[in-house]
Amino acid sequence: MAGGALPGFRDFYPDEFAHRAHIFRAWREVCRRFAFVEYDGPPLEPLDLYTKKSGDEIVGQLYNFEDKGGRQVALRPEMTPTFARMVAARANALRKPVRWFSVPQLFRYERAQRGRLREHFQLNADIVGEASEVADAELLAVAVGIMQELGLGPDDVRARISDRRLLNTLLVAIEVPPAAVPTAYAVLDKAGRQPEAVRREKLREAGLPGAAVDALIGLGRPDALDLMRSSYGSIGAVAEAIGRLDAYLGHLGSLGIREWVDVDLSIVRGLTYYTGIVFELFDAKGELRAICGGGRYDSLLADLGGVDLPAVGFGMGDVVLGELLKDRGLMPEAAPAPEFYIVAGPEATVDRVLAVAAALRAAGAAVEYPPSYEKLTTQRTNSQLQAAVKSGASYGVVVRGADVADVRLLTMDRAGNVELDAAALCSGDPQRAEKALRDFRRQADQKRFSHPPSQQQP
RNA sequence: GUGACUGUAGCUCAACCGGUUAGAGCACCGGACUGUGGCUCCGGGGGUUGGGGGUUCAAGUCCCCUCAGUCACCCCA
Repeated sequence: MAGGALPGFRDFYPDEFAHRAHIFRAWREVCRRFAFVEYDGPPLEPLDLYTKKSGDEIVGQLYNFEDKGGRQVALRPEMTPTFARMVAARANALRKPVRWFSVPQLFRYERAQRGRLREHFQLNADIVGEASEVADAELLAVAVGIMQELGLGPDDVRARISDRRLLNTLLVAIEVPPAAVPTAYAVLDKAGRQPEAVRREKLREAGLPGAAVDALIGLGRPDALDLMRSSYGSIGAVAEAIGRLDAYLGHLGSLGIREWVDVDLSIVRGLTYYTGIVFELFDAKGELRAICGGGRYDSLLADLGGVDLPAVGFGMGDVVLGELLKDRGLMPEAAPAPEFYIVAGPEATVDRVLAVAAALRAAGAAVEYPPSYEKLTTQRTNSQLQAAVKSGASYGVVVRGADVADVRLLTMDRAGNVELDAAALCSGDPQRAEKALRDFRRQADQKRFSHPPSQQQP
């Protein structure tokens, strides 16, 4: 359609913004619980921040241009380089380990598909300065905690984990020729998505001996860890790596999330960058792209920012997560509605309606009324109440005659009427007014609990 | 970047073999129901049929191009 947002970009209408806010709230809430603190950086960065490490070929996937000062710049496609720069600049002064998170909007110039747009929001959470696998476990607990916070369980989402160091030692043990290692990883990454025969053929082409091909195919199987334990567990380096993975799994158990986790040695997560335990979160049905991916990158800060600190981190985008929540009916159905909708009764004046709104708002309530002189003075109470219903408000307030405090409360879900001390609310005394509102809400909650509404709210 | 499929109102969909002024439901706005409720009834705004070109007496319908979307590949920080 012409005139809409650019391809791969989104307009957030209020209902959709509510979805986004729902996800952001869960991200921030869980990060707070894990004592991560929020940071941010510029959405626009020098182009070479991204080309320096990855080379010029990634420019094709960047939103980049020359600014009016002749600088080559790019919209940030990822947060890690910015994060690395910020940590490096104050590395000596920061209390370690650093536990930071951010919710940047990221951009990539690529063809859009389901779950993959040109713009998205991505939670980035990182721990810097701690090499222990306890930190790896802590980080995965954040990602899983977010799933729980959003109402998802281990039947909805699976965490798959692997370890780059274990894989490296296994490839040596399997006797994969060094030149064929990239191919081996690429094939491993495709386990489950590509027929076994095709994968075998690719490995043979790369020059792997028959036994190595068999062993590598075995790595993609669900019970690969036990398989490798019995085949290569006697080799020192392998034993050490498996021991580390076992310790990690133990920590995950202590953190209460072991049931979410499957060991899956086919998780590769790119060919460079990661140096230790890696993980991905997927929907259990396998219908969507990865929800989240991360792992240990102990040498990246040295390469990028010049400080030698171990680090673990993950990224979790809002797009795939949002798809999953919608599929499971776990998204809020609509934008937030007001708590009160004020209606003018027959004898009410516009002044009184406004005064009641002001009093309720001063006490902290969200209040709507038709801001129309015409409607407040001539439209029937009946029609105004229809509008109140459509607003989604919890309560209708009918302002009546003589006194500003002469109001009648209506529960829009018909759970039963609740009295509001309107005199106190309109007394002008903030403490009395807030107490009146608190008492009202408490009564309303009780009423709703003991008399469930007969009909659902719209 | 490559390939396949799909584009009609905000949404879900109609419209015979190419044939009058492209319709309906939902949603939205207004009104009636003689001033306290989601019902019902009446009315209204909304479309260059994604865009452009072609064939034809006549195109939403057939052909070409283009744009957009969906899916797969590639890639995945």
